[in-house]
Amino acid sequence: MNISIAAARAGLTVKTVRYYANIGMVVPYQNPQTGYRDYRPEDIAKLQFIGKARRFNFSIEECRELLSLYQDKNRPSKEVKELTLEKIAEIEEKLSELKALRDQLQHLATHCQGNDRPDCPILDALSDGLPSEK
Amino acid sequence: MNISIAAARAGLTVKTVRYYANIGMVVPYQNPQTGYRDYRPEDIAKLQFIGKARRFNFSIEECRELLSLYQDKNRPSKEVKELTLEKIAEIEEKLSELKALRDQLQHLATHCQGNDRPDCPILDALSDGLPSEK
DNA sequence: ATAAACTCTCCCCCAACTGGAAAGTAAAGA
DNA sequence: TCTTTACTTTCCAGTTGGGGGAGAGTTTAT
Repeated sequence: MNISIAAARAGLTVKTVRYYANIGMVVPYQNPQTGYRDYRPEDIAKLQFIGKARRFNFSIEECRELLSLYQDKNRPSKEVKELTLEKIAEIEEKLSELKALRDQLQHLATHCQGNDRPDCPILDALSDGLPSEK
Repeated sequence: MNISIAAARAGLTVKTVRYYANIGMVVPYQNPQTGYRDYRPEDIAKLQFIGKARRFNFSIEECRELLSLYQDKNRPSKEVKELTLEKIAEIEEKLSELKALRDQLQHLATHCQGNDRPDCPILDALSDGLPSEK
């Protein structure tokens, strides 16, 4: 299968699929005459796998790890679960950071008139001493 | 003030402060003899302002915008509030994406034994057909 | 036969820095 | 004063995960 077909099957762009070949993640057979890559069903499966893992916020390196676990039919599920739990913890962390950020901004926005007058508590807050110094 | 003092005052790294000078965000006086940058109090104030805005997830370009509003003593607070509300909406969006992600991963992790056996619902989910095809 | 559609490699670009090399400058100690 | 250390400068490269586009070759359709 040509690269555009493979990309479409995996829900990725051609550029992305070529990139994955370059970094050694999914390296298909490449015709030495034409240079054209030829994706076989198992390559497509890997691409789909990676596409989904990426959508789950796994990094390229983590995808590589998951992929090797996926291909090792004797792997213990423990390792996969650990990776997943770490990823969840990471996301939780990001969530609470973003929530705090939103609340602070919300607080500022609530106290800003948002009219044509120049006084603005948002800019005041940004130009005041650092939050920890308040 | 030398760059390292300025950076420390603003809670930024020297590299970052130099970067901000290079992109024209905070350009201090630069001694033509030695090439050394000299940061004055108002430069420091700008650096602090930007540092805080960056911590509030504003991009460099948004910081530039906020900074020019900050320096314009006659600006209407409306513009600042609008920028802030946009940023809040952006953060909300990111929040719900991350929550959905976490819930899906949590669901997978819950159903994975996480033991020494090779069967793993997480990998199964990743290797199954795309979600939309289910 | 020729045009359209595809593919290849190669290089630069994005944000927002970070790291390091090589060279110049300043400050402190002996 | 000399030397060592600590700073500073510019410049180049790398990071993540690709995107855009040039120029050249290939395949397919007409």
